[in-house]
Amino acid sequence: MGITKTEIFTEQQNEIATFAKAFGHPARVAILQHLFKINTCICGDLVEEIGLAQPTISQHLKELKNLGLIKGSIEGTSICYCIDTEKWLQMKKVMSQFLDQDILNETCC
Amino acid sequence: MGITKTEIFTEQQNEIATFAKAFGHPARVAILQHLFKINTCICGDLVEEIGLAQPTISQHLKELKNLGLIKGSIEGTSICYCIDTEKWLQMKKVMSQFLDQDILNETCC
DNA sequence: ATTATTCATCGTAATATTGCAATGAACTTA
DNA sequence: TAAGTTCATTGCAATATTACGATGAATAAT
Repeated sequence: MGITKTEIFTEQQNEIATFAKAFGHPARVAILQHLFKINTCICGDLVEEIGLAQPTISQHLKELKNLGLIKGSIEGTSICYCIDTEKWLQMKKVMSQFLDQDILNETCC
Repeated sequence: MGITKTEIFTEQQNEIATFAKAFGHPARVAILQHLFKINTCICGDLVEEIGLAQPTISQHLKELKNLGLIKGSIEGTSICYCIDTEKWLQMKKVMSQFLDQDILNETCC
């Protein structure tokens, strides 16, 4: 039904999925990569840099901001976005727990 | 339009997004975690273990299989799934490149 | 052969996501 | 004040995703 049954999963599983979903669109990957590269914040160049319409970029930024991965501060008429370092590290910890699971070599297939 | 403009992104960005999308649903996270835990394959216990209908689990398995993260081999009347170790390591490398970006402390906000 | 088991596939309904044009809010500059 | 800049929000159309009942295919057991 297009709706995810979050209530049947653990908090950890839902958290992993939520972070992963944020990275599940190349535009958001590109935004984050650009924020890392330019580092000292940026503003509307993302629209030019990425090539999607301004409302679309704004929407992706909103999702990342809601998750807490980026912060934005008003800078006159423009807005200055940057990675939220603390949250990023917290996210990495959560994702690592999932990605770094031990692989035993007794696979069957 | 519900459709992602993959053509305007780099191959790497699309690859990251594709892997991340696979982890963007708690059911698929749970499936992978269970496959790691049980290790030597499993079959239909996933349905019982997770609590979604059999066609739903089957659909999630298909997505993971299409991505190559899991393999399945017929075992009589049941099917034996397991992590594709090589692909999993390859995925980890791709995701690490993205997640382990250097954080400079000259953030603006 | 018939029945049971296990899993995939099909079809469908409900909801979510992606994308953009139009518009609005807030500030800057002329 | 008026016009320009920058970004958010609204509203909408198109497509994607999630979930499941019904059904089908393949093998196993009786």
